[in-house]
Amino acid sequence: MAATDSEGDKSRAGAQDFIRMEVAKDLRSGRFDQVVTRFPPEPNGYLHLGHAKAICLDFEIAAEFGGQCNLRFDDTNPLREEQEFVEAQKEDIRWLGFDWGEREYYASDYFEQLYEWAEQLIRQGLAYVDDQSAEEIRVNRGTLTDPGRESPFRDRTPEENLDLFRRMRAGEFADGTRVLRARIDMAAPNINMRDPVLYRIRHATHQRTGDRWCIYPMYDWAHGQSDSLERVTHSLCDLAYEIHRPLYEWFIQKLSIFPSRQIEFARGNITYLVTSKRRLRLLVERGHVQGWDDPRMPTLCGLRRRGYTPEAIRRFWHEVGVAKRETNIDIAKLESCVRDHLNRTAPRVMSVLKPLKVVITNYDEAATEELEAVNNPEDPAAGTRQVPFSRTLYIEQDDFMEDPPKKFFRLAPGREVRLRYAYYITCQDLVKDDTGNVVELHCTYDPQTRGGDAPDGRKVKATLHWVSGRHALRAEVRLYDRLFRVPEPLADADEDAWMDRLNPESLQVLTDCLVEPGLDAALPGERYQFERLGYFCVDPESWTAAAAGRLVFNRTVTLRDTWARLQARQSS
RNA sequence: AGCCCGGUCGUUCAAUUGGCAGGACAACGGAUUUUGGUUCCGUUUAUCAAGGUUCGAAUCCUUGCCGGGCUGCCA
Repeated sequence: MAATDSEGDKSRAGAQDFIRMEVAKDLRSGRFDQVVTRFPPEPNGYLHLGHAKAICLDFEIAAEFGGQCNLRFDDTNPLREEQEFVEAQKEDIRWLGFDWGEREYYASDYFEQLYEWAEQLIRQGLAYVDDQSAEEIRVNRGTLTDPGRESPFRDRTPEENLDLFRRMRAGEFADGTRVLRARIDMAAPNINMRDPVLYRIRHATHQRTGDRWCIYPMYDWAHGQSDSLERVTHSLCDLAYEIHRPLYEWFIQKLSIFPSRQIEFARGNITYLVTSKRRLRLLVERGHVQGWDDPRMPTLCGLRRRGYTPEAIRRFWHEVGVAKRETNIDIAKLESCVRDHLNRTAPRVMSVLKPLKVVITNYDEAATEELEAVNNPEDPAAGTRQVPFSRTLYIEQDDFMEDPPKKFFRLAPGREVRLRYAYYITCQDLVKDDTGNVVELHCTYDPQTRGGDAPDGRKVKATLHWVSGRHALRAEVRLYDRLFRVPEPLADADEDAWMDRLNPESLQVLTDCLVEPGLDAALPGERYQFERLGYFCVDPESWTAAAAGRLVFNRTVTLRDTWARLQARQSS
């Protein structure tokens, strides 16, 4: 039912996180005889990497214990939620590799049952209608150090409460004039227990129940009871809800309903990223990114467009694990996971991002030949392909230096290198423009080295990727980098400072790239390794007018680059 | 301030629940390599502090220190 990535991951063999241990213990002790989990998104935004952690946990734990995971939309606030988000979220969860079967539920499906339970609480003297204003309720709730004050309406009789509550439902009262509150303890040190609000009046049309209701349940009242109704055994959630657990359990006890167990875990923050719906929305609204699916966004749709694979994301969270302490995971871990998966699966092609013209002076002007290239050295089954070679080629500008420093192994005047799958070439001459930039190289090739090996056994220190000028396809390549300049954009500053820490170079668009001709059939979403450069994914805008009819590639992640690291070390 | 939660290599998760502190990522060195990729080998680095219990403590107890969360009719 659900995808798992445990195979091949020997690192965590035998290791158990605290949640799995608790689940196993509950099964052993007989507290539960099966495992049911749920993923409960509110349909008011796009799912991101942080949600992916919860999704993986909920679905994988259920699968591991032979149970099931429900998808339940927490649609209790008609003012913020929209049906379009439901569809987007379902698509993202499916893409991640999980299947909830027929178990697609909505908190709004339980509104009637919730209402009946509320009446039950009222009859038990455990809930009351409060006529105080929102402001009065806030003031009377007390503070972190001072107990709250009881509402003057707290001791209404069950009969009076029932009457008022029914009239609330019937629409007799205006928004904000009354609420239903649980009657617990206004002096409780846990503020959540100071008579929490259960229902508020909202004359608003709900995306699923229409105008049937004008009172809507609050999170605490709807969520736990929905868990219970679905006989969810383990309700996994963010640490933020830890302080709500006493209330979660209070409802279960007072209502004598199925005792779901809430277990909290720490969210996983990732360096150079922000994952909060509110902040992501700001990035979109203020135009710092081009939309929710901008490849720089940590949303699942953004990552998908960037070229991340579901396997890599699942593997990432699996390797990171889960605990109760707040974490800040190095984004290098995420990048390592995509590289690992793409290394095994992505076909290799040659692409020149910043072309430098190379003329092979001793190669026949009219000739073209086909050379055999390996599609994926990690996967022999991927086979080979033919790549055209001719007198005029292009190589990467970065692969030539007129005056190379010590450890630079690539092409330079007088030096011989190999063109991948082709020939050894030697740089004989160079042409500069008026401003002194090298714009063209004149090289000779050694016909004996066809395919890339010299019969005399001589070695070269570098192998360069290249394309044939006559055959190559023009393409646009979008180079993405980290969205923020600093590892912790939210660290110790005022509330809005994070936006000043955006990386101005997180997107670099290259429109004069050249790719080998075999890519003329590439489809949006396909992922390739551009040899020696990185992993790239075909963007949906490919071939469209917006892209001048060209292919568009998004860079998912660079290859590990020890040369770049060397350079960085030397310059610092 | 009151309440709750948490502190293990640079990062993250472990340690058969009281028995040799280990893995992954990162970093560094080396080998292999027609990708300065991959792969392989190796190296460096950690139990917040002080007491206590114990033959033995990352684990249990006490105190302290540090970090995070909580005062929506949001979820």
